[in-house]
Amino acid sequence: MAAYAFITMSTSAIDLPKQFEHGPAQERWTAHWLAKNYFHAEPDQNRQPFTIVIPPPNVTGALHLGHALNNTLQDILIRTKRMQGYNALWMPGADHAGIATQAVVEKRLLEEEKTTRHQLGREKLVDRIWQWKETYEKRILQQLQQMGCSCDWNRTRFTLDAVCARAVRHTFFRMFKDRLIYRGKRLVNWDTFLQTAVSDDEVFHETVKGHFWHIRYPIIDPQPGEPEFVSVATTRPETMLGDTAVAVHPDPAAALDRAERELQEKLAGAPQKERADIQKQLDDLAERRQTVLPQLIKLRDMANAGRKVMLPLMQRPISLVADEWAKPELGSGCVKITPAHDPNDYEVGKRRSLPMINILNPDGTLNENAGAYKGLTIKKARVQVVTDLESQGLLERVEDREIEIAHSDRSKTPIEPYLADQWFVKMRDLDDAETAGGSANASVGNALRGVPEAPIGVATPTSPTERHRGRSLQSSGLAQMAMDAVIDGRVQVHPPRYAKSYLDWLGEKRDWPVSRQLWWGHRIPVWRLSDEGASAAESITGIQQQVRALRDKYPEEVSIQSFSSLREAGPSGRQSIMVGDSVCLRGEISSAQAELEALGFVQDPDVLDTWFSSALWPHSTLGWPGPALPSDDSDNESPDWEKLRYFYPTSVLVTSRDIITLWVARMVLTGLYNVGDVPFRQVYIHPKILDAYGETMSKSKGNGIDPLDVIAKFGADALRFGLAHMATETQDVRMPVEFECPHCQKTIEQTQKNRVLPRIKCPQCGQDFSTQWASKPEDTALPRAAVISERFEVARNFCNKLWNASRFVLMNLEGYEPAPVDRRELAVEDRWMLSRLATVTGQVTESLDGYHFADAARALYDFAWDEFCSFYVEMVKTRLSDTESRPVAQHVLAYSLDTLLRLLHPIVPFLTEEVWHLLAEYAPERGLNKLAAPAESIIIAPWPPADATFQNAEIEARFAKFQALLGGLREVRARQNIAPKTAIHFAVRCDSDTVKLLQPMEAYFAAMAGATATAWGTQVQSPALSANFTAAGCEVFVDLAEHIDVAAEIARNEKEVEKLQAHLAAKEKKLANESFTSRAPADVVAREREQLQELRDRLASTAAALADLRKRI
RNA sequence: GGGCGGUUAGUUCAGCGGCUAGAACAGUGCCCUUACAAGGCAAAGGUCGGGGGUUCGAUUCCCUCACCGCCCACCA
Repeated sequence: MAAYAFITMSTSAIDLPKQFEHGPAQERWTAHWLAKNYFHAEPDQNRQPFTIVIPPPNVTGALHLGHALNNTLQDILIRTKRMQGYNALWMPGADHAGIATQAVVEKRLLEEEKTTRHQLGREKLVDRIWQWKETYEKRILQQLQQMGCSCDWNRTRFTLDAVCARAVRHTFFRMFKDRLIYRGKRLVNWDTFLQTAVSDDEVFHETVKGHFWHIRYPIIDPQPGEPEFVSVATTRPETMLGDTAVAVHPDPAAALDRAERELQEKLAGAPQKERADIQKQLDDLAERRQTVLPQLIKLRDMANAGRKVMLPLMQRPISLVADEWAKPELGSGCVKITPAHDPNDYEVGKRRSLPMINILNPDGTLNENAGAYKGLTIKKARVQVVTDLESQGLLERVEDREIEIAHSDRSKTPIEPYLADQWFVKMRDLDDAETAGGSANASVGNALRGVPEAPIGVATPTSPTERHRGRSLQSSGLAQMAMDAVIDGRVQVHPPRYAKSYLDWLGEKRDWPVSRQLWWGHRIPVWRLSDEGASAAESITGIQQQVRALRDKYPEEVSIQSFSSLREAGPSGRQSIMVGDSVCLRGEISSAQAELEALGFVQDPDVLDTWFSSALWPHSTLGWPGPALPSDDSDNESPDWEKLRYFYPTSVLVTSRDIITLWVARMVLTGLYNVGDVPFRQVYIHPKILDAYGETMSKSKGNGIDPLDVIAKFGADALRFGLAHMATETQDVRMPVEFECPHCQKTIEQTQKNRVLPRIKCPQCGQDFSTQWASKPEDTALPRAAVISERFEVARNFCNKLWNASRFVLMNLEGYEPAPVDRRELAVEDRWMLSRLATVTGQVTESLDGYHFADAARALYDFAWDEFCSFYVEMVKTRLSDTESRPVAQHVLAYSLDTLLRLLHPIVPFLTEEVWHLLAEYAPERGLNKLAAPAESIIIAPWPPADATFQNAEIEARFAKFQALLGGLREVRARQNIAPKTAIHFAVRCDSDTVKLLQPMEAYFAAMAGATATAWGTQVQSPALSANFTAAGCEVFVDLAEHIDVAAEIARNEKEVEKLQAHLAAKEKKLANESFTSRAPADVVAREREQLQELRDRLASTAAALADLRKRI
């Protein structure tokens, strides 16, 4: 294979570089893997599938470190399962990310070309966004590849591509037909500067000093004893122009009682410092009963009698209504109702059938509904309204108050709540009047709807429950259906605590607003009669008949909903009833569409919420809704159903917690609704990466890390290992961020101050470099600093350690002759290594199965570094230079490295693949009992089994003792400052069992600590001048006749005695405690006793040594 | 306002009822011991955020306070 002919048999392993060159390795193996098509998966009835769909990254920009974590973990799972023999499929793709992407492109447009989308027009803007998408999608896919992600690239999807579009249209159509989609009003965050709606998360709040205005509305024709005014309060007086009612509570006395009860309860459980405050509120409440309540009761009666008040300035009579929204315990107890500009008021308006008057133009000026104030901006209108009210004596008082004002993150201008028509997906039960006549026999929730029978051997998703599910949707709605899947365990969440946020959120069963006032996205497939169409028509009913005829002609393609109950208000404030048919079309190319448009219907200009298409991702990417309709496409041999049936439900979803509600819940919901089964069996929520200050990383803060910078400096393997190493079960992980000076490569800690600067002077070399903020030519001309984190250094060093250990093995495989190994030939360190290898294999396998990535990474790190490198490789060195014992050493060494590489491969793919191929050249056949040629790539090498027959507790115990003694000897050497080359001699006083265990290891003491044993056993005496220590039940005397620093030994022994005494005292106290000895478990007490004895022995021997040393001074 | 997490060595994290609370990095001392100085060996560094409780025993479980963070809701 030419791809790895970079080293030939004639080249010696000694020529391999001393440091792992990650760059070339990454390039080489990425190309190789792609050429070999290892990542491609096709349905295969003989193998179990393991499927992951990628959380599609937004095409708004390049991937950041959070994505790197997310995708690394997915790749670790996929690679592990692939090695374990599963037919592993990882579906890649990207998300169009509606608002976010349109916003970036629009911003660019404005900055670079001073053009707005209105000037450009819909089609051209969408073209521009597609161009952007092409660039960034490509970049994202490259980034994933550079990280080593083993996605099935042939199946790459984009949420706006034709496959996904069909799934969206089919879903929307079904929901529309099932009356799960309806049209309603909703307040949107209107950015008057950009003239667009922005999402909630693009809104930031700023606390500013504002006012609370109390305004009087005159009562019309007040009767004797009735109040002349009703007083209301607002922070936004100009909205009064759109008021259509004033509300008072329908039972103010009861409401006050309830408020009082609540306060009493709160008082009972409140901490001392809050009590005074609550008591004050209670006092206020009592006073209110005297002063406000009688008024409110009167007003309530007036409201019930249909009395009205006069809206000042507009001179418009508006209703006095009784509604629970008005809280008698607050303000005057009455509240103005502006249904078109406040969400709560909108609800009241709906309940009380109030007119809704929109007083705003899209540009934020007042429209004709504002009468004399038309044309003014909100700001000016506010001033004018207040002035006018004051001059009419209707301004009761003005309070200062801090108010929070919503601002658009994009234009930094204040947001206006703006009432707009929106489409919603219904989350609650379907049993209400609106849907009763809908599609009673809609086949909602059938398992794999319309999918042909599955071939034998493939599990049909959940047939026993399908009828039940059909009913459960009918009776309890989409949200409940998705909740049930988690409650009954069809979907399992790891860590389990996150199931709570999922259930809490769905439990609210809020309807899902799915329309967005944007141009980038799936256009809503609904057509309505245009104004032109309506005025050109001879009669509306005539058109309605024609539309119904169209539906009868294409019953599968056309669905109609009538909204005769929709009320909209004209400029006068009078209600008018508008009859509007909304027609939903299923197919993207349909003759029904042409016929409908000929009738004067136009498509809804809005697009669907991004999450609508993301919600379908697991099944849409796997081919749902199946082969295209014959009329659409001639390709009836499409294997789509097979794919869906085989790979769906997917195995696990790996994502971060902030989209559990927005995305995870909705995928479950649509999966159940469309396919009849959950989209994934497991959900793994990984931690979020924060910077050193505990803040979320983001480009807008300047603390974001580009994985490519990390890859360039440390390598993809180090990136991956570092990320896996920190994927613990905690909610967040912190990562200090640094600039790397492009001149001197020194790192500069990133602070909240310097991270926003366009240029920084390197404190090391004094030269300037630029950052992501550079925009001026003099800044951009400077070299840019990479933004990285030192936390990847550990991982990079680990990779290098692995590389060098591999080099060592390769260098010592000269003359390797494949042969099976007789267990009797194994040296003690071989048996130890094989035992440890089996144990670690079990640990790593188990950790990965339970999504404990950090545990797996740590186990491998410790094992590879401390046991394989520091002990096994060191110990095997002697045998390698001995012709007789060399072959077995080589066999076990090759076998061990082989196993270690496989265990590491999912986390560290490039390095392991590189070594795998090198190893294949030196040891083309390996194994202990049975020899076999290694797999042609480690990607498809079988996952190692945890072979319990190699596990050997006796050997592991022997090693523990050996390591303890070795450590003690090294410590003496360090303390006494004895040069490594100078040999030392030691004697060990211990029992005969220990002698048997340790005496055979004499050669290793010599090799690894330059220490020669002179005597073993119970009778061993201390040499005249010695350093001593106790370890593993042995007393060790190091003969220091030639070179002793007596003072150092005395100091050390004194300290040791002190420590032992303190420890001993604590232990004695514990054992003297009768309740401990009688109540604690017997084994715990026994262990304590043993330890006590051991401590006494150690103290005795240390004290003796100390006394001995003192005599020498 | 509701919910969920966190607070352990200078830093980043493990440990989650009982061995003298561990690791890595940084800092310290010694060593270029031919796989690796991105290395080796070793020492030092911690009243486990504060206070209460449960228990023979608490870093670990419960309550509470403080601080930090995240999510959701609301703010006439």
